[in-house]
Amino acid sequence: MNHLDTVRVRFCPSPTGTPHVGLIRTALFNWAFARHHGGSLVFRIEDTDSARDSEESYAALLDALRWLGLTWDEGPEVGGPYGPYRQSERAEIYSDVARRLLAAGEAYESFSIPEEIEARHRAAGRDPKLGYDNADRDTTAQQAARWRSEGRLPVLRLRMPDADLSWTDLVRGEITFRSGTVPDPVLVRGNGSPLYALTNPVDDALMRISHVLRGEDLLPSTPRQLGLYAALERIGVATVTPAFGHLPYVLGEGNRKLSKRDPQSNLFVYRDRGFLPEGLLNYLALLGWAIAEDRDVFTMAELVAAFDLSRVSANPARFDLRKAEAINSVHLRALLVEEFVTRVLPYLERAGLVVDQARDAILRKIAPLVQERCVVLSDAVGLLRFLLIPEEEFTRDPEACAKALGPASAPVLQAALNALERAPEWSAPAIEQALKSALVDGLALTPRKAFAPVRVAVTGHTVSPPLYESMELLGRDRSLQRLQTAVQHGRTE
RNA sequence: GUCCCCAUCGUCUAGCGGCCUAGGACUCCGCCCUUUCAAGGCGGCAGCGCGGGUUCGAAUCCCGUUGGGGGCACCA
Repeated sequence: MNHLDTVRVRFCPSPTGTPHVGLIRTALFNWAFARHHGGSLVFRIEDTDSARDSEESYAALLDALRWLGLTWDEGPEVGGPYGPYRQSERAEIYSDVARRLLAAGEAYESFSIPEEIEARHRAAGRDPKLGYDNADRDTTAQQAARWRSEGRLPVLRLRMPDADLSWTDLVRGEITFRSGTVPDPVLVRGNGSPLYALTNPVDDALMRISHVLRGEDLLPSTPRQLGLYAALERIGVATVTPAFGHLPYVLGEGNRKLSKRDPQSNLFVYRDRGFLPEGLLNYLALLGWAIAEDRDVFTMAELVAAFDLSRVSANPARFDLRKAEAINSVHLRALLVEEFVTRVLPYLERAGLVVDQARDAILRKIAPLVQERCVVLSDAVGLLRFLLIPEEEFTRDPEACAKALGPASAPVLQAALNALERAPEWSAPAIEQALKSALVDGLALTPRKAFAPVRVAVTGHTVSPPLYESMELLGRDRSLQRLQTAVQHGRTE
């Protein structure tokens, strides 16, 4: 597919803020592409902007990939032959390349300040927002010396070729930027620190990256990188130019690009709610890719086996929480019950529900019934609280009480109580038998009317796992006691 | 303003010239099942932006247009 038949891709975020879903989608596609082709995924940290970068963000990035199971072959914590993998530790490399670019005439020192550039555009009757005008390409040594003596520090700019810049984008096909529409970019700041325009392509070249798969937002920076690659090849830093593929945007509500500001974009809110890594990743894979005409639920192994750039769409995709939840719930229900319990435990603990040995046994019995009612793992908390909470902490949802425990409920609950007290044994079938004959037959109530007060009395909610099983596991004493207090509740309404 | 990208149901998409009176999924709405809620089953609403070409034939190719998005930093 490419002149480089060893696939080497990279994921190279800058550690600013919290990882967001668009970023993760990019990581996922790179990962899937690497795994599909038996290639390598390089994880590189682009921390050249000390004003915005932070160690917390760096840690969050690793945390995110680890949680999701997106493994990397080279990068932080695992090392590799082309390290270091944090740009903040590669300063000498960049300054060396910059020096060689300057010496070879591929780059030049530029003394213009933004106000001067703008003034020149105005004077010439051009749009002042046009960007740099390449005016310093021919600065003489004498002029430069004069600027320096005035204390001006030059930036280093790449001398862009005076030609159209084209490439065959892996997801969009032929793309061309007309000659003269891309100004000479700044490679190194006046203070000597390198910029993304330099570090990103230099590292891709040095790390032998074969395919650059990144967000569409970086598409406009491709022509200048092509220009830089050509220069790097001429001075012997790069041997080949990688293939580029620009992945569609992930949009939020409305038509806006999902930004880090948007709470919906924060990856960790999905983890906190109890999205499964494979569920979220499955959904994210659907943002710009399709596995087949009539299928949208799949495992990571199936994703890897099927992943193909030719099926990546160029359309921007909107993040749809409902669909993400739907996909996740399918994965959740597909879990082995033991696996479900293992994964749900941390969420119960975080909610303050203590799962001791006795409760663990109860949890395992009710788990299948809870599992099929969960969209995300944290849903289990609300479904299980009535069962796992110490009796003295049991409370009922006021809304549920208002709905089902009014004065009319007292006789129903009393009848249920009487029947259950006489039940021959405490099992789901026996409870069902007792309640049905007492309420449905005895009081001539519809099941709907009959069981609503009992459910709220026992579970505290109008929604719960199936009633008979819930009561069986709650136990005879606690069930009867709750019915008792509910009768009183009804009488005092 | 300028450069570049994008364009199929509300949303994500399938479609790469005839298999399309456009398929799937989510959402929504019915019905069935049912002790609640889910799950499951069945059914329904809903789409090729517009105009020109090319072709025997266009959602598919070309041009234009309109609309949307992004870049135009000594951020990444």
